[in-house]
Amino acid sequence: MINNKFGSVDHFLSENNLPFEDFFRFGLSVDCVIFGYHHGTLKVLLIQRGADPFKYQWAIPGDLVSPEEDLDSSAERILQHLTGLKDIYVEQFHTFGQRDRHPAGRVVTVGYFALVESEKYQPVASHWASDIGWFDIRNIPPLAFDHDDILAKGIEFLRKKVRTEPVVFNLLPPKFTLLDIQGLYEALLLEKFDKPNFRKKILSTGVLVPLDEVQTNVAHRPAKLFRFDQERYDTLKGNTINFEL
Amino acid sequence: MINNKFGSVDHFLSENNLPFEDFFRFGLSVDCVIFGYHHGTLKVLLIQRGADPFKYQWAIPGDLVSPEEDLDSSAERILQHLTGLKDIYVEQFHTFGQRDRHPAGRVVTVGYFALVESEKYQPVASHWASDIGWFDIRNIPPLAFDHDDILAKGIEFLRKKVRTEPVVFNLLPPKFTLLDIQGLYEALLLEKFDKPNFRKKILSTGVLVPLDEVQTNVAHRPAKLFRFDQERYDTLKGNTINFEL
DNA sequence: TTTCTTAAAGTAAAAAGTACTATAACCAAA
DNA sequence: TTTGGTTATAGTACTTTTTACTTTAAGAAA
Repeated sequence: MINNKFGSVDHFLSENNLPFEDFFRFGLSVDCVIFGYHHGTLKVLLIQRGADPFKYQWAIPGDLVSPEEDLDSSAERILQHLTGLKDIYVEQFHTFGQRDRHPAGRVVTVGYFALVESEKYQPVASHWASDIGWFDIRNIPPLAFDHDDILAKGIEFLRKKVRTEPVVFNLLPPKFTLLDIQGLYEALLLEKFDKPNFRKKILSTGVLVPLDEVQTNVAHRPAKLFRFDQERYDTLKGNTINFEL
Repeated sequence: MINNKFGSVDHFLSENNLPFEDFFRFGLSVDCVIFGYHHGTLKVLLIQRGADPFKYQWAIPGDLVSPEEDLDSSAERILQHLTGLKDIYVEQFHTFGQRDRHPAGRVVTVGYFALVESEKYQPVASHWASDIGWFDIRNIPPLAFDHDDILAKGIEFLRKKVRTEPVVFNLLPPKFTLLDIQGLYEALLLEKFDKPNFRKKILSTGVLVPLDEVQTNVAHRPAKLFRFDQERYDTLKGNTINFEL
């Protein structure tokens, strides 16, 4: 136990001879793995770095956390700044703190993932990134820093998440067909499903409501449109719905 | 983009007028939610603080991360120091970064959880904590800082984890009965299971091997002992075993 | 030997999952 | 207007899994 200008903080590191101030020299950043779904492929939003280190290399968008902001607020700020969208689905998934992960010093980064309805948003390069774009998750270029690890963990996390919670609907427009959902599941889990059985399963969860609308401008029988019923899900939550396929 | 003694780091906070150094004044800590299973109840290891703030209040054991160590190493160090045990099951689950969570300044904490075979270990109070002990998860005292949140999230995480991965065996001795596992599941998930069906389900996962041994010193027919087969699990991993009950 | 507790196997009905087939709706080109 | 191609959607037969029980028997202790 040490008492000084930082107040008193437990730690049993007092044994080693680092000055106490050195324990308060961490940099903290937030990186956001942003997912979007486009015509049957699941994509991630990446930026191309405009300066060293890793100049011109692709990276997961992120920023330093300000000493004055909460961690979650920081993630929201980055997303807002990057996409201009509000009320995006965001969730923290893992923190990366390898000693040597950042050449500029000791920077620990907290990984968040976000799900955006990509129709709503076309990315534009801005002053802090030379380029920006969507990449198919099956074809990602080498990334800066330890961002390969971060991305891999983010995808892994989403794949697990999808089994127990209805998060996929955040990637779709408010009205969608059953085949849209199936395509999204197939793009994410990289496997094919039987159509009749898929629709039975997904309808049996009871959280989809059919609308009195069908597709338009299609060269075949138009599919019925559905929407996700959040309230229905909240009431059913107790009896663990299984979204596993 | 800013270049200075910290090297160059992306950030679009340059708009506000905080000196850049202020972005490198975070403290980082690790808190470990340590689970143990004792005679039908699931317990958590807590320490009683020996000094202000929150003097004499119970808390989740943790420590500041040294500038020279990796995040994961820090968690291992704390566990080693606290329990004297090596090769404990440890995993990161969430990072807590509310601006005002620590009165001593801006300290962000990374939550880890650990599973220990509690037979092996009886806690002893040491110089840095006035007391230490196991608490039933159904009866936890008010905790220091935001540790109530951390504990709640840790328990939640374990409950989810248990559905898809065979982590419970880390809480049991190497040889155990089927009823031991059932008791553990019941203590964790707070529900009762039908015995014959439970054993069918747990055996159907194929990762338990029966031993040629039975219980001793029991006042009834002794149960057969089993062990968890890690290798078998690794080979079956591909075909997602379901540990859901 | 009897009694008590618990392990462990069995069983029958219901539910869920799987792999299909069949039908009907719709568009577009002939 | 007809016809062919495509896709939504319903249905069906079969297998497997789950669920809620009952039964049997193995040990320990009185």
